[in-house]
Amino acid sequence: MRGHDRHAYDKYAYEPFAVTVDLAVLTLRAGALHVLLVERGQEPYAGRWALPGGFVLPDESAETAARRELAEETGLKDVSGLHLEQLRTYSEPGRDPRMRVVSVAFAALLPHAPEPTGGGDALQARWQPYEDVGPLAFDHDRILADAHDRIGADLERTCLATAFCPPEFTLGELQQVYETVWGTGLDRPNFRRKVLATPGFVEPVPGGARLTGGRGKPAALYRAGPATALHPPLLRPPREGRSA
Amino acid sequence: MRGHDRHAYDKYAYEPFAVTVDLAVLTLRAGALHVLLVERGQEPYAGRWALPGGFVLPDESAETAARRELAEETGLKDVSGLHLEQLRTYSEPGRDPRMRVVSVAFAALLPHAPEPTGGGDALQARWQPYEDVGPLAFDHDRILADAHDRIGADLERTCLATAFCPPEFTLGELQQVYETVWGTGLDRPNFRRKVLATPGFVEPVPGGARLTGGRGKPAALYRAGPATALHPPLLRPPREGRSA
DNA sequence: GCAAAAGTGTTTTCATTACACCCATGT
DNA sequence: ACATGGGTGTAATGAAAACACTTTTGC
Repeated sequence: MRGHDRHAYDKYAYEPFAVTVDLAVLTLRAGALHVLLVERGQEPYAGRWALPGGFVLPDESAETAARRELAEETGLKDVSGLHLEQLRTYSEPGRDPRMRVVSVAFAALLPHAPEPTGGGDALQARWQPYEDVGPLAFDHDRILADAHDRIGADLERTCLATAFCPPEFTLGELQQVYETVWGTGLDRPNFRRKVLATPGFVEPVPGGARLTGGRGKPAALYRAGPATALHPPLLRPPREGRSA
Repeated sequence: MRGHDRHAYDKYAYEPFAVTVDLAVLTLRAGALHVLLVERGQEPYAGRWALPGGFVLPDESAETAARRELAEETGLKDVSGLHLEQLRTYSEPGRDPRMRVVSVAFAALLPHAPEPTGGGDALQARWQPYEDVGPLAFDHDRILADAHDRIGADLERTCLATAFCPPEFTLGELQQVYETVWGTGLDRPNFRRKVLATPGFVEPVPGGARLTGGRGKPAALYRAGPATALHPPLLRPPREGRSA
């Protein structure tokens, strides 16, 4: 067998690889970032919480498998419009103690958070505040951290933030997305100007105005616009100490 | 079999997946971006050019496999310091007409370009100017385009550019990296200031000065500094037409 | 001297910041 | 009335762009 050429390979010569997807499903609930977790029912890591995921079937791409799993775990009917982003692939030998598993990780962003169906094969499923996520099964802590990093970076230069919002939203809600994911406060007037100055980021809903939960002036409603990238980027305030 | 839980899975129940790595190996030669390609010797796509790559062995991570393949294809002795970046994973059924292949793609950046060894199993291997790359085998055109996009974006906010440079380099050489990958011209004075203003991006080599090829004033030499990220980013000039 | 490439300085332009302030609603 | 959140205005700061200019080398 020659290592380079895939067509000299005997596909049954080696122990097969299993290919799975793992999902970091993120949403905002009550102003805090939450993650969808499932409780494992079997060894290894029985009783531990883990990211939802499952096997890629023989006729599926990883993206298709991820979307299928997402629908199964959340119970959402239409999962086709949701933002799904491939993060990276985790392939260390020994990730799973019983066989060779290569996992393609995805991040999914949900606007509102339906309670997970819970049914299916996991013991239970639930939303957990990102801050409270304890040690997860396998290397899922790392996957989750990578997902958080990636989403935070994406907010700076893409229109991704609207994926956390319902179809119509206020600028205050959009700002909360940024503040929650980044863990920083932003100046409202400046945020507003920046967003409105980016063509195609949001577009106003003509008649719309929504009460923001009782108190305060009703806010104007916006929809996600056609743009996907932010130029120039919306940089998060430096935490102190520049570069690396 | 339940789709969710990987431990209910019979690893021999399905046709196995093969896991490979594909490498987009990029370098600068004579001021132009070049890609390492190999010519395929077997069907499918016999005689077509393709990205180098190969199977992930049972005890390897994808990263390890990529580094091994890189060493084999380039003939470099020490490949441990080179920048290798995981791009994404390509998993569409039908990528490879004969079996199910999931491929983890990497981009590799080389400072100088040794002629590829050519030996091994491919018919031949060579550096090809990025602009002249014709239709490649499999979905490698797309992988290569994704690699180029990613590297271009990385230059904006990481210190990656030094990975294209030898251990000691001039600011003119560093600027050429940006100009070549982005395909734009940059203002030298401004580029210089920006780089020097970013702490840890480059550090001067005390005694060094190199002739830039005969003509012109000898340039000061720099080394890559400890920083990995650029804050604030070094944005490429907008091509005309913003956002979208 | 001239071309070529490195390096310095300066002005203008633009984006971002940091505020102060007004508006509309519920209690 | 006043607390609460939405929305507007504006002056000050800082970074980036544009461009003129000096320096040092090979020919």
